[in-house]
Amino acid sequence: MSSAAKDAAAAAERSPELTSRLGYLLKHAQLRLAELTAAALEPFGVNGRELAVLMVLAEGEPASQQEAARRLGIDRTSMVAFLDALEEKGLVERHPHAHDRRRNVVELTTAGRETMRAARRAGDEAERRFLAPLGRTAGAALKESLLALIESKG
Amino acid sequence: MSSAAKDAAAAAERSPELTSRLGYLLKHAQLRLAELTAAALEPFGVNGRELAVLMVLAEGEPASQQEAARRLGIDRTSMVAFLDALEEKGLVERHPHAHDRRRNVVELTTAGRETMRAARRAGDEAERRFLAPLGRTAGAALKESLLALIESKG
DNA sequence: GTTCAATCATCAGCGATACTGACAATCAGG
DNA sequence: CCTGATTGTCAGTATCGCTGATGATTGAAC
Repeated sequence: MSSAAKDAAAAAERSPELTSRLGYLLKHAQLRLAELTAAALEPFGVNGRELAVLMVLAEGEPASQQEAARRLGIDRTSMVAFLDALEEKGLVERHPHAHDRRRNVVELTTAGRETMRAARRAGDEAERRFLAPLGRTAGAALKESLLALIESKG
Repeated sequence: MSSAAKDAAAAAERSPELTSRLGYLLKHAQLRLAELTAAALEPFGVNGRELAVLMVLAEGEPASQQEAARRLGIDRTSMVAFLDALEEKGLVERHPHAHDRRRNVVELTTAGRETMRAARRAGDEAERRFLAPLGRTAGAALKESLLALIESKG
């Protein structure tokens, strides 16, 4: 992991042509943030993806696995593995749906709710630290711009 | 591929908690750009990574594969596969180093130079289209912010 | 000169990510 | 009932980028 130091040390010799390309910038910004986030979440025993699952589950009524996957923007088959892991950690529970036995209703356990809240605080803090060099305004502008890009057109 | 339409259709139902997190924004911005870039480069028979390799090689002849990898910020072992593919397409050539037979000097062929120029124009155009919704100023600000984030601290 | 650590390119293998396709169970409509 | 769609699951696949080992070569110490 901690390739942050190595990356930074090597970054000096990177081709400037390259570092001006948006693809490179997005990729490496994501990598750096992922490193920070991973370190911040490590004490809570969940990774960034699992935290996202917990957040989605906490957000509305208990949902089927498929609906949760839709809200997360991931595949239904990927959700299976996430829930397997989270269930094994005692953070979520699968219950059969009352009126549709095909479905699993997925709920956070008490431990799941607590872990979610704590991990989320840590994740937000990591994001804040990551954005700190930009200052408040530029940081917010960055997020707005990214959101606009994602939601534009089709 | 072309999951762009599907993504956009599904994006409406995404959790707002989620879409406000920087990790999500960076990841999906990168995905969308990658799709556009892949489509733009497809006529030239190279993908985004191969174009990046070509650009680094064009920038100055690296004295070894390892040096090229360093300038690209990738692993030396990954460079082997990239050069295998590019060599097979006739875009680069490996020559033994004059004074150190451990090294390969990697050169662009004429076809490689032409492909690089054309693919690069197409890639830049894709980036421009991707950034278009933001307008000139915000687009430039986005890139500056990302660069600042990547280069900050260690 | 010989020996030895370091460097280079290469290859096999692994781990993470995220998909497709197939499957059985279940539901809803006619 | 039948049929077609939906749900959760699993196996298989593809991509990406790494680690570790190997063999060739180099440079330097002795």
